[in-house]
Amino acid sequence: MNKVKIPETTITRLSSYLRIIEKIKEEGTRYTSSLILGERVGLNSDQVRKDLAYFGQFGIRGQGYAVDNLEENLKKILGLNRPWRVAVIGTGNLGSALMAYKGFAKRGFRIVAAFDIDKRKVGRQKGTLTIKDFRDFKKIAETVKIDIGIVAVPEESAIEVINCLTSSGIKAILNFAPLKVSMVKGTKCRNVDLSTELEGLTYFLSSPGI
Amino acid sequence: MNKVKIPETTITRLSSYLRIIEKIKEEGTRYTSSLILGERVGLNSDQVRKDLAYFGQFGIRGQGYAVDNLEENLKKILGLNRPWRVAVIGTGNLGSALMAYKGFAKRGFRIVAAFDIDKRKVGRQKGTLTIKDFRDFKKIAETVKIDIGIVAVPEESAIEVINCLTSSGIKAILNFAPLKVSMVKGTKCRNVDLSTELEGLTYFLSSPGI
DNA sequence: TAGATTGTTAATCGATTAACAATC
DNA sequence: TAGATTGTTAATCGATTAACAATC
Repeated sequence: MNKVKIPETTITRLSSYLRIIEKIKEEGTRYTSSLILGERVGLNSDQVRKDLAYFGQFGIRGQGYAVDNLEENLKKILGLNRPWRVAVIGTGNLGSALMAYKGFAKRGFRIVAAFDIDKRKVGRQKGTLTIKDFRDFKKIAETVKIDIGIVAVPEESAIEVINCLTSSGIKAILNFAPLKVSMVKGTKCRNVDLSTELEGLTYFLSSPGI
Repeated sequence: MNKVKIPETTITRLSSYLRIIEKIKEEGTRYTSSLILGERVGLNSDQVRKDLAYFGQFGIRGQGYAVDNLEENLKKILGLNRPWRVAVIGTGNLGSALMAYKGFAKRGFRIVAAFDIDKRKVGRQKGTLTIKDFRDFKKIAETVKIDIGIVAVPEESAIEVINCLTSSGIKAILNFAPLKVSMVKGTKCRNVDLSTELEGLTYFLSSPGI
């Protein structure tokens, strides 16, 4: 049905809209407009309306957008209306920073497992989790359900880790290792920007239809 | 003279070209072509030639590109032909991960100072550096020359830190805090993606002419 | 020379901006 | 009703791809 291709750029802007709409909600405002939204995101109102229109009609002519309603719809589009189970691979400084990052929990990403290849780290406690041996990843992933793998290992081990993840039936990979990853098989793989509150993450979590 | 506007997308691709040309050099190859380059970066050869042509004529018709020469030119364009002095602000897990990241040194980014706002951390040793109080940043920046500030603080303190940095005559800011920063004054400020080996960094280090 | 590959101009494609009828 | 703001179509802008003369 929806035969119009949605621009990649539109997808990446959706999470900005969500972030702002949540702020607007916190401020106690019930209705907003494409003009206000655009101002706060740094785009013009045409762009905002166009982007949203790709996914449906969320506004009321002459009135604007109901904050609650738009928030809900954006979350649904972005696949953030249900929790996701996340495994972090690599428990060095970067992995630790990501595990401590509050934005994940706030968005419904539950870190359910931590892995490392360094045998000296395996078995240690990391917050509430026990670090597991990455060599056992596939086996563990069969029992512990994991939707997303976050790669926070050095460049050297990144390819090996990513290959293992893609063959483990995981839904998405967030690669924070310093290398470019190309799309693999059916799995969408995207390099992620820590600094933009994980915009884009949501992209490859979204339904394959998008 | 160079009146043609260079696309933003071209700029971000330059560091990919450099990364690949360096690999090709390591492999011992002396000459390469837009076809090979494109293949390894994941673009077609037209794009590669077009991108490079914005900055000059680096190839020889019928022959291709001399690896050494192209490397040198790319480095010059990206501003990587001279060392940059970097200060890291925030010495938590993320800051530590960045300080340990070998890619910086490899590219000529020297971390010359580390700052924190947490008084309990100030004075402690971090590698070869003593953590300094961020409140003294401006004063310290007057004597210790700093080109680039890397922001690795939590969201709460990010704006304050960035404001301070922009008013300190720094050349560039790399923001790894989870928020979007808009351009400020003359300073170019860009959100940076850890996972792509700091593509883009080089962008706002490059001469203002670009 | 013939084959290869560049640099550059032209054609296509996609995304943004402008404009406006629909409608609250 | 009059003013406001949406959803959508048309116009513009910019970036990618195709094509090819120049030339090693």
